[in-house]
Amino acid sequence: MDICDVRCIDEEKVKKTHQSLPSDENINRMVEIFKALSDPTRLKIVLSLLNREHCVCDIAVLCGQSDSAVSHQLRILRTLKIVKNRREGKIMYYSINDDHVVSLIQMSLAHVTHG
Amino acid sequence: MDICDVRCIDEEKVKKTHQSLPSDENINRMVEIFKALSDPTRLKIVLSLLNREHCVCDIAVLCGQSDSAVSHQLRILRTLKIVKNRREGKIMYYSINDDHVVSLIQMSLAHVTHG
DNA sequence: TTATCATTTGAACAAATGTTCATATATAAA
DNA sequence: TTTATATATGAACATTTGTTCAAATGATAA
Repeated sequence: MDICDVRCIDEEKVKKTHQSLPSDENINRMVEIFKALSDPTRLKIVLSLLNREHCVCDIAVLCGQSDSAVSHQLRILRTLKIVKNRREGKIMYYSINDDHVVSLIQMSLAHVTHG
Repeated sequence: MDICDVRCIDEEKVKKTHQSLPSDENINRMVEIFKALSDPTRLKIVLSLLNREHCVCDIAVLCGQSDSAVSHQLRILRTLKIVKNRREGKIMYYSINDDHVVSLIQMSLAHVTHG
């Protein structure tokens, strides 16, 4: 951080806070997780997979979206390793691949439901 | 949910999952929280305010953004009751207003840093 | 009052995003 | 092989989003 030629009200506080900040790399990783959950369709997909695996067209029914739209979103979630898939014949089953995301969701759910 | 005239591979599983889903209203509330944290500038703002309050221009320095850009983002965070502000003369100090968001962030931070 | 500082706001623009549609795989059954 | 089913993919489109810039507040000091 370069605060030399920049207006800065409380330089000491800024320095301390700056030291406490995660690296940009880690901030970006956090952003990716939050971004993944910040779309209604994707969040509903993850919520749907919280307890059990589902195939793509059942997820589409649960989300009220087309198979194609869901498939696009599943690819995003797959890329982020939030979900994984296994094939059984013609059917592709998706399930949660990241326990931590489950915790995040349960915490935010608790927040909006009671408190 | 209307699954009458829709293809549905495993109707029983879909029904169970459907019952376990939060209401659309609560899903949207969760989305709003995640969306708020899914932008690098906003996340950095919230991270900067995790331990202490800061004024707008110090937050701008910490985020490497213009005062104006930060002010716009602060308004979004304020509307969502994630941050609050207090005036001291010409200076406006912002701080965290939602303990639960702190928990969410700490959890995601733990996830990206170790494991 | 005037001048200056800290912040806010509105409009405009560029960039990112999600869905749709059409098409392409992949697998199974006929 | 041909046909049908389940899913995936690419391009296009509309919408949303974040930043910039200029101008407007609100507050203090001269």
